[in-house]
Amino acid sequence: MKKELPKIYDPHEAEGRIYQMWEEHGCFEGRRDPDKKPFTIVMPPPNVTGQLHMGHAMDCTLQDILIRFKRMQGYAALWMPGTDHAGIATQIKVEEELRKKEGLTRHDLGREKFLERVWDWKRQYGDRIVQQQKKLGASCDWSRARFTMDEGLSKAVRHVFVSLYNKGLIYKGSRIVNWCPHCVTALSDAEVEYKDKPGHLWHIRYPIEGEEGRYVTVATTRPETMLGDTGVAVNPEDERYQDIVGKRCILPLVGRAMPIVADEYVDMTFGTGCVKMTPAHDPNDFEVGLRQHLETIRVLDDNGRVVEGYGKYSGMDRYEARKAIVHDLEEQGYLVKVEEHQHNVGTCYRCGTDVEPIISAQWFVKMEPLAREALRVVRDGEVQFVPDRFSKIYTNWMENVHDWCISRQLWWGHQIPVWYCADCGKMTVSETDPDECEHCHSKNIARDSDVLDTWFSSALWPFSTLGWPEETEDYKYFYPTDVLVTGYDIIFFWVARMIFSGCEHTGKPPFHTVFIHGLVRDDKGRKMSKSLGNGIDPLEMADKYGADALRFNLITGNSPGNDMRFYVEKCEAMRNFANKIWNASRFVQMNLTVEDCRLPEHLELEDKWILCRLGEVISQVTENMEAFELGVASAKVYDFIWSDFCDWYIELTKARLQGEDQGAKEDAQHVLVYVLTETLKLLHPFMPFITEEIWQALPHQGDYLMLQSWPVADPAWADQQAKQAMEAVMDVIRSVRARRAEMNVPPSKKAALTIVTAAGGVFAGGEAHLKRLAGASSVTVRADDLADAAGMVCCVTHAAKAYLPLAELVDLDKERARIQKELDKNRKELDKLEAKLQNPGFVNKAPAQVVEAERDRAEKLRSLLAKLEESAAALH
RNA sequence: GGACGAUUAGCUCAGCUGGUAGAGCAUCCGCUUGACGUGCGGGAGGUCACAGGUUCAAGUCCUGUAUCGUCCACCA
Repeated sequence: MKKELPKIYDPHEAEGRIYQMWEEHGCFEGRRDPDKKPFTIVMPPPNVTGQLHMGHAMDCTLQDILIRFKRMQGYAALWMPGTDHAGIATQIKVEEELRKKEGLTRHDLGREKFLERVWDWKRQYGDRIVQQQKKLGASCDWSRARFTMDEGLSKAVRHVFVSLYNKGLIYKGSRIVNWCPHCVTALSDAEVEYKDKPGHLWHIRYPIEGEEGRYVTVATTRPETMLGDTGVAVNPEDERYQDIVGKRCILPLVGRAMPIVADEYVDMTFGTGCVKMTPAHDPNDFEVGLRQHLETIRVLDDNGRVVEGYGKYSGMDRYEARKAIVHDLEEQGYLVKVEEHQHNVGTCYRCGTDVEPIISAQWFVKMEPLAREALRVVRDGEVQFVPDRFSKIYTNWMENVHDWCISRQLWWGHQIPVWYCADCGKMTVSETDPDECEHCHSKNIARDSDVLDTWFSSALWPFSTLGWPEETEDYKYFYPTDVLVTGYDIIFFWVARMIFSGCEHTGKPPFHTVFIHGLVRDDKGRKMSKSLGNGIDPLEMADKYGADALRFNLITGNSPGNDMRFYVEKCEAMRNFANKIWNASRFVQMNLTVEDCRLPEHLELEDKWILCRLGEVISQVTENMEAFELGVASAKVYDFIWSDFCDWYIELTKARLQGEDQGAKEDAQHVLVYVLTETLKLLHPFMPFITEEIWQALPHQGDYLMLQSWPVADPAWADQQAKQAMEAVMDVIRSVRARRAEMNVPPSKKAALTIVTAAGGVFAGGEAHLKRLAGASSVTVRADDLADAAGMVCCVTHAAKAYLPLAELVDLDKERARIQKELDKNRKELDKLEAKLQNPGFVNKAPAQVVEAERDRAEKLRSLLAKLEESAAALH
């Protein structure tokens, strides 16, 4: 059983081996167990085309910590992984490759051939990100991995489409949509990113028909759209324009006569108070156009070029056309003025191209009825956001949500299950491919060529991955899932849509908790991005410092929902921590002669102390984990291991381990191994690899640390008296060390230590520790003070005075000054405390516990002061 | 125009339900102490952005101000 731990831990070698061991032995498998409670997390599916970046690494780590924690707590834990087909992103990549390698466009290949290429690509690279997640230690059930275009998931998509259609919640309509001329597809509102850009406001005058020399002046940020103007609007209350409402004006360059209408939409105070109306290329103008019965004339094609019929402008790109039109307007005297103008421009979230609002026939999901329930479940707490502030963001969005444009003019994705009949013109909407029109039974039908928004399938992810719409065993057992972990940047894209989809299709919210994290930024606080080239590769970090160190870096000292900056140096610090644990474990192991891991009958003071601390840490860490305070939890484990266990407890056991008493030796070993093992369990979710590696080399029962039970604090450990007694000894050690350091007395120079204290027994028991840790050659404990302390250095603590005979090193003046300084500091503290304790408000209103603690503290301070005064007096 | 977040040690950040200000890194002084120099011991360094308020008690709760940042919003 005993395997020697090598001198140096090599994460690179160990991690792959350990992961393989876990995987081969089915440790990740989510097993349905009627005796256990399920705990399910579905992974936000990364894009198949993707490479793991720091954001993924953080997301992945958080989920893995939660799932490992719950697994150890005895839940039937399932972490469901998978990948997303990522419509636009993937299609663009494959198209790029096609262009580069073969000089072809997707149209050259045709839909079918092109899709084959994408599938090839998916087969070739789809696994890449999965391998990367494995490197981080992700304990997903890979046997259940799903892809959004799997057969089952595609079925779910079609089922949902048809079901929503039949309920009247999906419809096709001609609306103004966000159009990306580069990706050549419609986008949903969520896919548009608004950016403040400098631009111009062009003031143009349109001649009024039949009134020579009279004009109406409009202002626009997009002059090229004037080609599609079909009217001019003013506010009905605007007295300046009362007389021209109902008249017509002539569109310059085009010569189109168009009505001047009155509509409340127009803000009288902005610009000239006259607005040109382009119903085909502006959402507001579209609405006005509907009300005022304006014509809708589309002047830009799908690629953002001016359509046929506009002379020299036809075929021009929209920006080219803008230039030409402005130039011509100016030349012909229609341009009144140009102003600098900062405005908000919508851009495509995929390619950054300015989005063009275009009227187009698209499919939409009617949101209002779905939003109602989605709002309710959050309002009623059936779904909770962590941190809670994100529920406001969610609610605000959901309350103002517009209908969701779900059709995309792409090839890669779930093709819309709608067939159009060439004979009767009606639609057939069907879960299975029909071979005739359901209305007239004509065979002359053609399928809608568009595909669905990628997020349409992602929205079903929590249940489609579990087999829905089939009532599978997995679905029945693991659904609804428990926690959804994701970044705040995709609350709208994904979280919101999963919530209303779950409510609508399964009757239940898909999870009860949404755990939101922030972004990982670079060391200057900038977003990591390809274009900036400031991304840090998580795999490189894992390679260099170990996945454990990377994981620990990503969560320690961060608070939920906040962005973090990534520092390579912090990885180093965390690697050092791993090294610390490794060496502590080596120490435990190399002193080990016992073969089991249990607590001994007899416990020394230091054992009681470390167990008391262990109990506290177990309780606190567990509480923090339950509350999603993972950063705090990991910091506590870190401190416990480094400070309590390594700096103190290990040192405290050395006296016994290196002594002659075999029984005492074994007792110490037992406590060491026990505490270390429990601590490894606490640390395991955060640093799964190194903890498993160490655990395997220690006496243990069971096969894998990752499947051990989560530690529970034994109430019997909560021995406050022992804890305080031990800390009194530690105080003396610290104090003596400080004095020695100040006087530059090296550890090698031992000195006889005399301790004056009322609590004699404790210190007598601590003799070996004092010798070892405080550099004492001998320890004498006595109750009465030294008659003559001349030439002695005195270290004062609450519980004791410790004398060191270091006369030759003492500078009396310095010594007096030091004691005086300490006296002043503590006196001030005590004065404050006493004032507090004399305040009836405090004594009467504060909880008894708090008052008691303060009295205690005052008492300690008084005792300290008394001792300090004695030492001061002794120096005269 | 709204909403939210941040403001704590030189730097980067923790600090849960109000009860003696913490960590990592950096810095200074010592140390080949038989797990670890990826280390050990000791130190220095904070009027918790500002102004009010609630409270016996405020980094923590409330109101406002300032600076920075993010998201949302159809003003041409």
